[in-house]
Amino acid sequence: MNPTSSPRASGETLLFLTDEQLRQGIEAMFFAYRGFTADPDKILEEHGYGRAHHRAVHFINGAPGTTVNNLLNILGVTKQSLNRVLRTLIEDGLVESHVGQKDRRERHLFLTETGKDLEAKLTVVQQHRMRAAYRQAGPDAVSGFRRVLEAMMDPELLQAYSKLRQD
Amino acid sequence: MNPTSSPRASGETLLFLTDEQLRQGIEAMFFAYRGFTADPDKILEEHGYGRAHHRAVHFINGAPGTTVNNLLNILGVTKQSLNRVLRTLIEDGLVESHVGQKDRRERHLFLTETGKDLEAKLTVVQQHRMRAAYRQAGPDAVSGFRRVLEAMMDPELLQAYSKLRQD
DNA sequence: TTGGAATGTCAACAAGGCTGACATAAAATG
DNA sequence: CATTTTATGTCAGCCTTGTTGACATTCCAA
Repeated sequence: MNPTSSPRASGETLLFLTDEQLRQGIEAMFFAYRGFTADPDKILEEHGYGRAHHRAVHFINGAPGTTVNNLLNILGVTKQSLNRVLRTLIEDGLVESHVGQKDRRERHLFLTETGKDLEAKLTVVQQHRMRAAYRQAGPDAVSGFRRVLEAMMDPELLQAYSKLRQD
Repeated sequence: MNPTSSPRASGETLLFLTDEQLRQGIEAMFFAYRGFTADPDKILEEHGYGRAHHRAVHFINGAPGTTVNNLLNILGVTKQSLNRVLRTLIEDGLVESHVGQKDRRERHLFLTETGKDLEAKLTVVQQHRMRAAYRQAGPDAVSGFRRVLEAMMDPELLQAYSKLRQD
């Protein structure tokens, strides 16, 4: 049942994967993603926010001053959908929107101190779970995990992801 | 930047993971999950269905005759939410619901041939992407990927997942 | 300078979560 | 055996967050 316990041993170029093993991988992704979002969701609920707010706050934190257009490209939603979320975050004083100086059509987004506080709380619990998972899976598992995830991304998403990493 | 290029080499019991490395793992999960669902979503859209329909069809396929109650425990949604999805699938002739013979309160769920056809189409594209990702990441990566995912699940979800695997 | 493209906002709608109310059937209790 | 309690599933209505359409503002290029 181990994906590498195949006719060809680990380290070979070819993998022998049954449909059943792939099906298990699919279900593992589903269940793991649920666990991955469970802890932040609890905190968000206390504040009356949803996962959409988390995503916005997360990426604004990682790229302060980014524009609405940049953000919606990364998040993969429409600007109208993002706008509703941003409006509530701005009203609640977690995000500030500044008119661009070079191009006054653009709005540059920043987290306020309150916004940074929430972002930190959300990140802490998610990092905690990921650290625990890494520790439980062992050091050898971590790089494999990351390599598979990156290979599973759409090319344009991988590009966005890599860009975020190098900044 | 490699998560295992830490003061302690691979194979040790302790991991040295910076907050930044964990943050990258979080974003990798986000982008990878998007890629993971992208292909089925296209097919579903052609049929006027959403991800909720995919989940239902997937798990009914894996456990034919399962009850509504079983299904909503696995999916982690309310019965009311699941019911709406099931109703459309039944109306469209993809799922059949049979009153239980032992306990007539229960409804046992089965895929029709049409339902099996759609499930197969969805699974094929998702298996295709996962196979490609495994191949690209290499054989050593696969078991690590799976171990981290399983460690990231909530315990009760891990139990549900393991139960599905052994059946 | 003027027409088109880019950016962001407002309005209205759809999918899929949620709670509440309820019908039916089984089980427990008197 | 009758009646209350519990379990399962369905119907109705609400909220979040996705969608498209219409539009104001600003920039840029013809």
